[in-house]
Amino acid sequence: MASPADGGRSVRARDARWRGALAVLEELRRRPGATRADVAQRLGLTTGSATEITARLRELALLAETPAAATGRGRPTTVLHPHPDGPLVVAVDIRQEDWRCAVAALDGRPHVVEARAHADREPAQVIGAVAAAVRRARKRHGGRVRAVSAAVAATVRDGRVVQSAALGWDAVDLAPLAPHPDVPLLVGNDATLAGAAEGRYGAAAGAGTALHVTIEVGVGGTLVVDGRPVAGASGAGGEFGHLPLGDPALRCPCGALGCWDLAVDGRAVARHLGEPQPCDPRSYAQAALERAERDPAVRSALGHVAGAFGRGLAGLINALDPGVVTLGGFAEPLRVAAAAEFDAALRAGLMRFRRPDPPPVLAAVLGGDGALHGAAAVALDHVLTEEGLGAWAAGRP
Amino acid sequence: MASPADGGRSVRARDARWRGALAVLEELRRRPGATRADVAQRLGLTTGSATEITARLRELALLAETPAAATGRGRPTTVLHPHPDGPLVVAVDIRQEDWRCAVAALDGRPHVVEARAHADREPAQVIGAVAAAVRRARKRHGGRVRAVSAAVAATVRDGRVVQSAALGWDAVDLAPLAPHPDVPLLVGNDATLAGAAEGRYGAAAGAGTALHVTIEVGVGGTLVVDGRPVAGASGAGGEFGHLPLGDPALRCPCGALGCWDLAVDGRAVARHLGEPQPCDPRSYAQAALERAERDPAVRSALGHVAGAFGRGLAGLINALDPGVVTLGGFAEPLRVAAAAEFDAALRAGLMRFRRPDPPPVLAAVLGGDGALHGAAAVALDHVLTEEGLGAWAAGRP
DNA sequence: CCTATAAACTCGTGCCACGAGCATAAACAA
DNA sequence: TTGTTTATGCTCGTGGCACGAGTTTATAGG
Repeated sequence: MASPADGGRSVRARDARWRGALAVLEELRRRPGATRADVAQRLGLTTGSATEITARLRELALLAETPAAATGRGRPTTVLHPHPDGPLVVAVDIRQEDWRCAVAALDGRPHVVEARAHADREPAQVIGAVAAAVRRARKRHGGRVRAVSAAVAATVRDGRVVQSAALGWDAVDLAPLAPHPDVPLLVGNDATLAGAAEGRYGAAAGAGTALHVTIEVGVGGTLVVDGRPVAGASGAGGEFGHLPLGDPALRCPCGALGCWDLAVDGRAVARHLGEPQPCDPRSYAQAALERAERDPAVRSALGHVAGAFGRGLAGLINALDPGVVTLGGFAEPLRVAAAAEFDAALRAGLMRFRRPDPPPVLAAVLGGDGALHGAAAVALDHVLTEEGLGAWAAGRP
Repeated sequence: MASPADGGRSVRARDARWRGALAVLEELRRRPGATRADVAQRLGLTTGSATEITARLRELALLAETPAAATGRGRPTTVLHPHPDGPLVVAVDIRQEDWRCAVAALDGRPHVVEARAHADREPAQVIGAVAAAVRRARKRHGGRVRAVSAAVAATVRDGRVVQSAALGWDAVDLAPLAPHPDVPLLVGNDATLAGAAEGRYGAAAGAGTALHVTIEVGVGGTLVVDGRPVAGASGAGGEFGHLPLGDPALRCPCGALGCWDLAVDGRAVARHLGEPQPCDPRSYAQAALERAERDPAVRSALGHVAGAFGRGLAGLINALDPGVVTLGGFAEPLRVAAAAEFDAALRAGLMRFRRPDPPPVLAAVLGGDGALHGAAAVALDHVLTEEGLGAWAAGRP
């Protein structure tokens, strides 16, 4: 039966304990630099409750307050900050060319502490270097590090890399990134996490349902619902590039036929130009943008590719019904470079009823930092729960 | 500022009030017929809390208890039921041939109270007949009816039908279905709601992320995350049939080119057989299943169609990463009738790393009742919130 | 009939947020 | 300067909710 004294405390029992506190901390993430009065108003807290909650959070080293610049009459309020001794998360981003390691406090803004180009792209090498950086971060901050979150330019499943065209990896276990068995490790695809960041802080901030699509080597992205990426059962969601929207005769390195991937990145541009397949589709695509300014053949190839991208994107809009679409990586310059072809294909691919007011298609604004922001956000989602805060409080004197 | 006395009570303030109660009512939905002791154990409530919560819920006519069959020694417990005077939701399902109107209590199981074939498929006619049935249900139950939820065989957006191949409708406003301005009306696509029901009560019950795909006239379905359909910004999500996975030369009635819809339903079978496009693809497809037993040409056509379906489904699995896939409508008999072609195409379309353990593809188990169950579930999601229960409690003496 | 057992009931406690009143710190006006 | 206005923080009594320990109740088995 429900034995309340059996050590395992009731789940519901502790709920109330963190309700107000969590709401305040969420607000701190949403609007860093907000004042106490502001937060209280937004959450509908009385000044009494605000006093009590902030006092409790200060006591637990979760929150600090500094005098706010006076805005007018009345007693000056304070600005809420993450506590200087409060919990942290480590976010790392492993990209094609380099890796970065950042630390974020409860406001969720990652601060890069180390960044290095890959000396060698061997998995063991890279993982070893990043793991060392994570360990250094943890050494510096000790028990303040509550989670490690990794964004990887790879298809990720249940915390492992299963393949990566960008890095040339096959199956790679990322578990060594965890600096300690007690520190949870979260792993996600970089495009998925960048989408999460766009949906939370970036161009799609505030949208209930946003779709992020990016082209690097192939297509990635994610649907973001209420700030959380829809990552699927094993975390491998968002692999839109492996919908068979491309030429059914082409085999993708993933093993399937006709993947959209092959129709929209640098490989597609090369194919249209009759050039050999580039070993680095990203820089090839980048170069094609410049060549197009002088070479009409390249311009035409980009037009074809933009059309294939617009057509597929329209299908995704039909299927997923986002309120906003954000484009990252090569996707944004591509649609600018071949705007006519992209727009025509997008419009033609939309179901008729959507055409009068299609979702806005915006450029992602976080650029290369998106994945890092997303990784930090996902890690904080993990920390800012009843269990997470309970563990933090329990570990303090 | 946050004025606590301005009538509008703080949002957070009321939170605690319903926490335990909501947990119990959710459990009632999840496991109707569970005993009080069972529920308390599962939620980690002490017997004292259980006593208090059930008493409060009984007081509010939300819950009734009846003696449970004794299972062994000890004081007998009670079975929890929806209260006989408790809140209700009305769920309606408007299908191609007929409509049904059902009433569901807090356990979420709809009981059909009226069902009728369409006398005439004119929108005004159909909506009028269904609205009258809803009004009758509300007349019978008065203020107990807290929400009306409609499943429609149509593309739905922001509570309106925007098009329906099955019903032959264009834009149709469903607002007349609401029996009273105070009773909220929720509208959803039938395939989306059937998917929600499969994810909650059916073949995918318990799966965190499930994908439901159904073929009727075209392809519909939804991704279900934690029992809730991912319906998009305007509720029009799940239109997987309008991904351009089909023949790019074919124009879909939706206005786009190459829709998957045209490659997998009865229209595709007819095209492969060189027969004229059927006016009712559903019954045509049904008939084709029978013809295939004798006619190898039909069998071959079904094989082609099953291949197109398997290929597209593999793409959806790649993109959305469901833990389980459920098939409804024509999809399940199709994959049985052409299992070899379907399996081969599905397997070939999956990314290589998924092939060792692909998500199970199961037959939907709720059949024709799925949409009704889903509609009831969505309506209850609306009622079983702090606001919903608060409004119920406020409306009682 | 007595005992064991499981579950419901009772009641004192603690926690959290509310809400009203008081205190405080600035800006402004005389 | 000095009082007034205004916005805010602080104090403290109150109420709701769940906990937890102890008590009661209803059944099965000996």
